[in-house]
Amino acid sequence: MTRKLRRDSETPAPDRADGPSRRATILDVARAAAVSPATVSRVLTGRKPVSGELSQRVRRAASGLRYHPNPAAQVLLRGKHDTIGVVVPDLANPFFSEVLKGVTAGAASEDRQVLVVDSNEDPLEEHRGAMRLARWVDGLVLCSPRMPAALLKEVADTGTPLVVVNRGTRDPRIDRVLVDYHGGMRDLCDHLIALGHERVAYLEGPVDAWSEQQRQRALRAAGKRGLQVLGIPCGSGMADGYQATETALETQPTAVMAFSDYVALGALTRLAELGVSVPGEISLTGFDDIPFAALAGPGLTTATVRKAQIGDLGWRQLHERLEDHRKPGTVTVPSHLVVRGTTGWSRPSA
Amino acid sequence: MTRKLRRDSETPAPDRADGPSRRATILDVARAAAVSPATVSRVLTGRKPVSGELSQRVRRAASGLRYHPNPAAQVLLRGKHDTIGVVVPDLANPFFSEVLKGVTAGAASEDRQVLVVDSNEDPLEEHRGAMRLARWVDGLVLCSPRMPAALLKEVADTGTPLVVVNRGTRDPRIDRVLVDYHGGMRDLCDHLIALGHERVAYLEGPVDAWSEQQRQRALRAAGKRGLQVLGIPCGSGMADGYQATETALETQPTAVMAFSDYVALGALTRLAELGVSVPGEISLTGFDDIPFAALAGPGLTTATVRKAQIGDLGWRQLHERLEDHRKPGTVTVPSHLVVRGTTGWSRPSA
DNA sequence: TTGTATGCGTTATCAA
DNA sequence: TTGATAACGCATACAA
Repeated sequence: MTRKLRRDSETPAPDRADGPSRRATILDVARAAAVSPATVSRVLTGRKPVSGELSQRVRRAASGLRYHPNPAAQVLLRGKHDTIGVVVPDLANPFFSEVLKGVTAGAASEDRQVLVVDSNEDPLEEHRGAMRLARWVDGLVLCSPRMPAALLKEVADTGTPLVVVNRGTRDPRIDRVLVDYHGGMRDLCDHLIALGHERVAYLEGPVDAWSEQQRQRALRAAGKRGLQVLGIPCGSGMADGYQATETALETQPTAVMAFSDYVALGALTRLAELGVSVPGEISLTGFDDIPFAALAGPGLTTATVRKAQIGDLGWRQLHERLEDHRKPGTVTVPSHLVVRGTTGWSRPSA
Repeated sequence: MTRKLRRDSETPAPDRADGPSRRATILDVARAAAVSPATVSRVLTGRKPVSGELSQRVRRAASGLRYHPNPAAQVLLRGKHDTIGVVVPDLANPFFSEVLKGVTAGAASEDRQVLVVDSNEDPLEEHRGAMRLARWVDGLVLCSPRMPAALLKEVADTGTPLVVVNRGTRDPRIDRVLVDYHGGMRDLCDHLIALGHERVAYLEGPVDAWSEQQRQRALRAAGKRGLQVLGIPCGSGMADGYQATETALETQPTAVMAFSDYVALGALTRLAELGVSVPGEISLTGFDDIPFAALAGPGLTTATVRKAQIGDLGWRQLHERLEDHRKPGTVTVPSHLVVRGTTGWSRPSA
């Protein structure tokens, strides 16, 4: 026994008063235009030829019924989502929100949509979010993922094309967009060395972050050039920078280098509270050059990097991979030293 | 003549070498577990009773094949997307990225996903984005939408449940989350009045923004209390604040009030460049209390508002509406004066 | 408790 | 050029 289709119901309830009237389907349009659903589809997709006569009727009926195709049905049929996913550690961090802005701008320009997940700096949440998103999207951009390599592999194993931002990996299936943290940190260190600094405290970022490893690599290299660097466990938030600052001062440095501008701004707040003059007593550096770095009191010395470009490149790698089946590769974004007011000549207080 | 199903193909290509092996479907699992697809579905959804025996087999097969149900098929069948949409004017503006963070946090806590659109402050783009998203989501949160009422109505007409943040509307189908801009601006004005200010320039936000109208209402009221306010066309970006500042100074005010902190930080930059001392020669106020407001040089006097809470409330209204079919309503978020360093006694320079 | 069959809304294939 | 129909992958009503 065949169940009746709802639309074949004997009580059609024509134009029900105000109810949440069911969305029009292609069959409604077909009926209204007195053509077959296939013809409606052909008119609307515009791929196959249809006579002007019918085309008119269909268009009229479609707009009259406010018809728009059901994306879920299209996705099911075509296997394409027209959607990409982005996972970021913290949307409140201007670095990531600007990267995200870059991705969305690119995606929107090609009529793609963006699903976003904020992992709250939690590697497991990051992995869960990525795995869940993988079923909903054509491709995934993972920003500064902190998850272990094994979990990253698991994400890649879903078969969803993957772009990682600021994460090294040998997996040949994964595209990479990397910032030159090593070069940026080297320049910052040399800048401090030139100012006579010999002993600096470094507010460390998340240990799992690839970019953190790059920075530390540069710091070790600077050690050989005469800069003594003391690592202070910190984190990637403003609050982390705020809290780690006092510990950093206990090491009697003449300068504090922060993982990022976001962290540095937290540190700057604490330094002001403690009555430590910057750069009089202590110099301070950040990284990323977020828009507010320039405004902070003396203006933060940092390494600038084009954040929206990072997002745009992430989108482009994904797009080219999806459309042209290009092989994954790596693109590197440069960073440049920006000297502002938080760095000055070393004046050891001891 | 019936086309053969791909999975009934006579050349099954069992475990094809390395290719992008087709994702497992429920049928694959059913076959592997030697049960019917219905049973697989029952086990995985957990709604209907299944014997422990089969349940085991199914689970094993499913995880062995790394099976996850195809969301598109579920959406098509259930008519639910488990996804909501968020439209913001500018992701680079910390106010909006924090509101977005609030929404995503709420949505994630209930296993929903978030599609995000950045309209770049363009009302038409905003409308287009919302209309496109409407087909993909269960509900929509529009943050500070600037689109005309007619277009907003058009979005509501799609039938997609709608929450607007910081936008008034009489449409009874739309939920509202509103910040008390009027109260916040009143407090800021009174603060300036108490400091002896009589003539201030106001850097106006987007004319289409509801929140801008609320602010201007408060400014007019302050006019009756003796504060002369001169409107300076500006905008909602940092660059807008930067550029409008010089014009504002030409009106010889003793204080500048900005549409938002974001704008105020731009103004502060320009004031510093022009060598105008704050608050010595000019006092400055913002609105929102973004995290960087406290750090800017003297520390920005502003009205604070809980941004993540706004997002959370937006999510909750949507959620309750979707789950409990509650009627739309309005919730108002308070704002509180925060006096920092950018406001001081009026010292007319003229 | 389990299996069979059907439809969600769309597009592609085939026949006319 | 158009129309009928079969899939896409899943969850449910129904039969067993």
